[in-house]
Amino acid sequence: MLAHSPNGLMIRKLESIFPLSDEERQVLSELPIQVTAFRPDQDIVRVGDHPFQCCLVLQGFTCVYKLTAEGKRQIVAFHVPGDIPDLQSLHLKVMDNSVATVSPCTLGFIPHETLHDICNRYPRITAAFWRETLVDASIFREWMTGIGRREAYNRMAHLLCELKVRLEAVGLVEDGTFDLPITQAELADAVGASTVHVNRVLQELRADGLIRSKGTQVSILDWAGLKAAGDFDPLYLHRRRDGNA
Amino acid sequence: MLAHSPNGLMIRKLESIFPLSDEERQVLSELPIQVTAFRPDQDIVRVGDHPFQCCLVLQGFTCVYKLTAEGKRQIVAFHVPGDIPDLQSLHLKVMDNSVATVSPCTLGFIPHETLHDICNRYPRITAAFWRETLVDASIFREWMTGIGRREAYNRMAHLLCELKVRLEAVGLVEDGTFDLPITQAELADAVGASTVHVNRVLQELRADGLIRSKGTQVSILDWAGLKAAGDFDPLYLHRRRDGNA
DNA sequence: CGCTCCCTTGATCGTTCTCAAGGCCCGTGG
DNA sequence: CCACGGGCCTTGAGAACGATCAAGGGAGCG
Repeated sequence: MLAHSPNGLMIRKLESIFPLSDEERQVLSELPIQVTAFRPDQDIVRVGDHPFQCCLVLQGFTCVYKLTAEGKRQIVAFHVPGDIPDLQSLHLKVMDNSVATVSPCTLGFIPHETLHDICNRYPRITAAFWRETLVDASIFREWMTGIGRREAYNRMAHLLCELKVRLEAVGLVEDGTFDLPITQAELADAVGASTVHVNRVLQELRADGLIRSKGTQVSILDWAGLKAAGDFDPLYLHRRRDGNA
Repeated sequence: MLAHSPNGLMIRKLESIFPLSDEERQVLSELPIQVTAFRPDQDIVRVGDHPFQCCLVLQGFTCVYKLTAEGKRQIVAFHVPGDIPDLQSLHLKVMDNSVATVSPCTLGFIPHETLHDICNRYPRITAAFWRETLVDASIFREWMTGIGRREAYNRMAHLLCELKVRLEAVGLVEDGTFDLPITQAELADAVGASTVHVNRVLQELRADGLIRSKGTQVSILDWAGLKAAGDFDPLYLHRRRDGNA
């Protein structure tokens, strides 16, 4: 399996939540993917757009965000290599959110037509993509309960737990350490807090011995403690290895 | 079209977001649906369950909720007649949230097996159900940005706008008036606020001449004003009539 | 070497929570 | 018919989490 090719990455990610047959892997590995590099903070698609293709993250982090009338931003999701941030656009023709790069990114683009075609011929691939959008929705639910009912300290811990688990699925964590090229302002937009408060919360997490950070590298020092602080149960990520079918 | 039959209601709701052919309508109208009555505040499925069927709301309101370790509840969605609150369970075998009745309800149940069978034979019905789950996800995104970035007053206005539009799609609004059998405590769990604060916010909305309420009946007195207060743009509901494909 | 972006810190303000209690409506039972 | 009880709504007051405002410091880059 070409884990370093765009297709191999996508397959690896899909397989972390859905079992694929050899034939299905083969079909997916032959999908034409057009690769493009992006700088940080570039919009990929915007609210109101009618995309004709989906975007696969190959390197870097992207985010899905919405703006309020007052101009405040809420990041509703981060996406890491292997993810498809706008997979929904396959069936929702108008974007109700924007997608942007957070760090420098390499992105792959796949035309809707190609995806529709492959879905028509391989119902189980339809199911795999559908399932991927359902896991995204599950993450939305989890974030929402965090923002609505947990304090900022716990939300931040939760976010770090989630990113660690998701990055692990694509081999981007070593010894509890991973690269997190996300500014505190962006973390703030994600957890629904102010930049200042996020800064203080991160200091607390460090002071409590849960994490350490050096530049954009984050190390989890106390996984059990961080999970407890974040009230984190990976069930909602619906990974196959957690006993989810 | 039997708009009063369980199947007719489901079809009407689906058609508000997805165009169906005569044949597809026919197939859906023949789905066997087992109808059961529920009292208020009854769990229909719980976190950790492995459901073998999906639940269609026929009468009343249901909610999807999650609990934090501290026992706080976040309602992440309300569902009204025509909706399928646990459609996700078709592809996510373990429930990551619970579903409960809010008011007295009539619910219809459809085995997963039946749904999978129909999806295999009618790819466009697959697409319709997939799309329904995508619209649910879009609503999660919108709620999340509200909870994260809007104040309680605006969130409450937004929620009322959304319910009005969704109830309209199934013919449950007359002259801007609809039945809202949801307690203030439940509204609080949905907008991520305390019961006390929701009470005050509702008083403000009434004082501002935006709504009126009598018992469980809510009347929208100033639709434009309520939309403005809620920063409400129905785009995210992806109804066909809003120019969404 | 200076600019810009990001992180950090201090102080004040405010939305919202929590605690506590009183009132209303309505169904139940005597 | 009326007393009782239990939800649910309402109100008040104090506390807290977190926002906002303001400013300084560090690191990378041209």
